[in-house]
Amino acid sequence: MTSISNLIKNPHFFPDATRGVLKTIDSTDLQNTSTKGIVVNTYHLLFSPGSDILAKAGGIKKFMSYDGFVISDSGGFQVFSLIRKNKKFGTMADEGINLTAPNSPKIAFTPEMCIDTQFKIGSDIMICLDDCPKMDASRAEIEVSVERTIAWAKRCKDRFEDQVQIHNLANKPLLFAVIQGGAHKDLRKRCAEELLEIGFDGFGFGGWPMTRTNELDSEYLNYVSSLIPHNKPKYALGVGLPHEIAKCTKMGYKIFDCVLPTRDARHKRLYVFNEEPLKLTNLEDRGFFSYIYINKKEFEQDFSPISTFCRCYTCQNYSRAYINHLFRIKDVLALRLATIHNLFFYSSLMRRVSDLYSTIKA
RNA sequence: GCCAGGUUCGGAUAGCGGCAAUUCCGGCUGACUGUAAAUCAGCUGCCUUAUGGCUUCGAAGGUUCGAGUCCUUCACCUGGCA
Repeated sequence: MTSISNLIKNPHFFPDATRGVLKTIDSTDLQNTSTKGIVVNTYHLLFSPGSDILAKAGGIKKFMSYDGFVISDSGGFQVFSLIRKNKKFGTMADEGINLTAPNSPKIAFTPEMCIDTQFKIGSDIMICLDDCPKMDASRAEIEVSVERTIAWAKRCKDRFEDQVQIHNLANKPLLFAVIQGGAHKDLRKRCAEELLEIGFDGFGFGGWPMTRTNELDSEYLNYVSSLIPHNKPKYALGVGLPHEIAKCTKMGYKIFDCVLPTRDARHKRLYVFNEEPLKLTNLEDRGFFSYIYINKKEFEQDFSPISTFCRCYTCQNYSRAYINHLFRIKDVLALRLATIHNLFFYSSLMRRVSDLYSTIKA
C-alpha cells in the first residue's frame, strides 16, 4: 500500500463524501470504481456523528469500513457558503466561526477545534480552517479574509504539531493551508508567502474557482500555482469538470474534489467519453466527453451500456434501458449504479489526465 | 331491459353558472463545481412572444348576458338487479 505522499505525486480526484458517506454507495462500491480517496467535511462531521463518536469509532475510516485515503476539509468554505445563503447559520469573528445553525448546538468553531476534530476523523490530509470571502466581496473584505486565513493557519499548524506529539502517529497526516485573496494578485501573493513561511505540506486554491461567467478561473488558478514550489502538492478545491481538471493538472495541481460526478449521477446526468479514453490526446476542451441524461425517453429501449468505452460495474452488467427504468420507478438502485458509473469515469479520466498533463512529476 | 355512476388538454384526476380550466405522472428545456441538492427552475391546446387573439371539456340540440358545469336526446364505458 502506497502512502498518501506517494499517491499525490500523480493527479487524483477525491469525490466528496461530505458526511462520511459517498451518497448511495458503500465502501466496496467505491473501491470498485478505482477511486483512491475521498473528502469528508469537518464541519458536517462535527455535528453528526460528532467528535466523540468519531473518536470512539476509531476514526472515519473504521467507521465507514473504508481503507482508502481520506482528506478532511476544514468546513470553512461550507460555513461561508451557508452563511452567505442565510445569516442564521453563523457569524465570523477573529477567534473563529460562531455556529448558530438551527437544530444544532451553538459552537465556537475555532481553528483549534477544527484540527482537533480532524484528528478524531483520522484523515490523511487535513485542511486548515480558512476564511472564504463571498464572491462579490470588496477588497477590504478580502484583505480581512487573507489576514484571518493566515492567522488561523498559524493556529492550525500549532495545534497540529501539538496533536502529532500527543498521538505519536506512525503515519503523520499532512496539513494543507488554503490560499485566499480573491481576484487580487497582491493579496494572493501575500497569503501564499505568509503560509509558505509558516510551512505546510501542501496548499489549496481558496475561494470560488469559477468566474462570474462560470468559466474556470484559469488566470488566478495559474497564478496561485506559480506561487507554490513544485515540490509542494497543490489542491484545486472544488474543481471540477473533466476538462477543468485537465487544465489544472497542466498548471501543476494534483488533488481535486468536486460534488459534480456524484450529484450529477443522482440528477440522472451520466458522463461518457466520446472515444476510447486511451486514444484521447486533448482533454482541455470539453469536446472529449458528453452527458447522457439517462431519464430521457430515447433510452427507454436502449439495451446497450451507458458507455461502450466504460468498464465499470454498471456498464458491465446493466443497460441504459434498465437504468432508465430504475430512475422512472424511483428505485434507489438507479442512484447507486449511476454514481458507480460517474466515479469510474472520473477514475478513468484521471488516469488519462495523469498520462497527458502531469508534466511536473515529483 | 330496468336502476345508478361515468366520458375533461399524452395517461390519471379537479371542476357543480364567469375557465384556457386543478393536481399528479409523463414529455421537453435549463441549472447543478472545497454537497441545507435522490434537488431546483421554466414550458407542455394553437397563434414563435403577450396584461393579446383563436379554438376547446364524448355528439347534437336547448335554457342563460354567459355552459366543462343546468335540461333533452344520442353514442360509448363501469357497477347492481334481471
